[in-house]
Amino acid sequence: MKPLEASQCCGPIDELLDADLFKALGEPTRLKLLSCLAKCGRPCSVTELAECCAVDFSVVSRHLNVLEKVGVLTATKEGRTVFYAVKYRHLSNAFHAIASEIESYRPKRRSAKT
Amino acid sequence: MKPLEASQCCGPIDELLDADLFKALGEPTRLKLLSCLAKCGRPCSVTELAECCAVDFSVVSRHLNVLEKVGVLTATKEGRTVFYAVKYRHLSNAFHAIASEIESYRPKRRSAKT
DNA sequence: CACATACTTGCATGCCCGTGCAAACATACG
DNA sequence: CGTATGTTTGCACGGGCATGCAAGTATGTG
Repeated sequence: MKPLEASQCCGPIDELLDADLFKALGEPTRLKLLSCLAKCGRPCSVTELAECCAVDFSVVSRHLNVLEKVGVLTATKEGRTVFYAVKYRHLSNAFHAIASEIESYRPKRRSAKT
Repeated sequence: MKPLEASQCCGPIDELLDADLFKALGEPTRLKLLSCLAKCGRPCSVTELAECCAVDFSVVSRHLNVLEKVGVLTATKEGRTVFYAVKYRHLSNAFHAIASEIESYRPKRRSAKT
């Protein structure tokens, strides 16, 4: 029996499922920061975003850096201020692609409800 | 200046961004298990899935349990064997919803490319 | 130059969690 | 029953990471 033989090799889904991205989003404080920034709809400074959550602003700075590293945010320095902004299109495209890819793997026939 | 006032309260995006889900997917071994199971296209046992990755099968058991807890997989016991299966629709719907929600927050005008 | 503002970085602490091994548990089979 | 198979659980270990504080860097202001 070789049930998983086809699963051993890589496929489109392996390219899309980025552990670092999920890990970055899997932290409540970071997720809150992303949520705040998304709802804000404009670039915000580290100090501004630090008001969103009850942690030291140095922690916020580190979190924002992590989110930027995984491609969720962009960082733009203006003078002594760093503005972070959500990469809306990149994010929505990524999640949409994941959704489509997963859907494509769903057995369409002779299968119990999944 | 009250730049984040509208961001302080909860919105649809806060309901969709589930830290536990992302945390569960943010672990390489778990992600691999999900990928294998998705590509397999049918329910698999713990022992089968343990062949996918180079960790002890007890670890696999725990990982699968985590993925089930967050609603990514279903567990069905048949005799002494437990079959795990991907909740395709639930997953694709979740990611699609996240993508749409993020897209909805994207400023449509007078904004630099995001 | 002195000082304030905005942010980053070094360091120490504590906690969470992934891991492997062994034992326990559950179920099927003679 | 006793044994084999499939899975879960208890336990201990180790590494990674979120956190806060303090010091350092960068930039603007007077």
